Amino acid sequence: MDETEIFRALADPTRRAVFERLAGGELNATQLREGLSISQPAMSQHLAVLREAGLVAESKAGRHVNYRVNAAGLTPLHHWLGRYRAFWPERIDSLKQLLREMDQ
Amino acid sequence: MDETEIFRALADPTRRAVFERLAGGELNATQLREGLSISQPAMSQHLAVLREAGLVAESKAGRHVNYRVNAAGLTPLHHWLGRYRAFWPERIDSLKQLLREMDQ
DNA sequence: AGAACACATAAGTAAGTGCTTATGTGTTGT
DNA sequence: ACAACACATAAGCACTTACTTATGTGTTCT
Repeated sequence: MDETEIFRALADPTRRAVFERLAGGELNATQLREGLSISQPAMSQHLAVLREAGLVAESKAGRHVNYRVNAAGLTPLHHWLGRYRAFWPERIDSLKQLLREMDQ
Repeated sequence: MDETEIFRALADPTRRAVFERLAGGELNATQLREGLSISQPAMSQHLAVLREAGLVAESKAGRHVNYRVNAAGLTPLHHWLGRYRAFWPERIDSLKQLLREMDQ
């Protein structure tokens, strides 16, 4: 929930990859391991870090645990970045460009 | 320059505080220490991490070294966050709200 | 009931982090 | 030239991180 926890959670490439996959839709821990060469406990531990940072949410379904992106989780990060809008690249800060991006 | 380096650099509260101060204007290493109870080598090391992550830039002025926010430094972070626009809070994703915020 | 499964947790370990003190390098002022 | 200054770098240390193997808890299937 706190900025440090969020930055720390996202500082790990594996955890960012997990987050990325979850952004595509809900998946359980076993499905999240597919492709990645990572042990089951390691994945469980990464998911715990993401969960404690408020970036993902879980829901138990039988013997599976489905994980999904917590929509509100990126808010503190977004807010932090917003404080430095003065340093955003022009290309992005431009309203026209923003509208163009939003249309895609 | 790379996402991992940037998240890692910002995962430290002291480094975020330093970045915050630099956002207010150029300062040298000694000025940056004022207020913070942190040793000179510690500050020097923090600045090295921020510099290597591309978040700050330096310019030598005699025996002083002035540090400033590198305007392009937050671009990768901004870009990363942009990939998850679907999970931005409504309040922020709303164009009207964005325009209102930009006017302030 | 018992085996296979999905996941979490515990404990141990190698590597990384952030600090410290000590020292080095270049600059300024007298 | 010499002392004081501003900063970087080196080396050592406590703590944390990310992994491993081993084990525990609850669920499903036959």
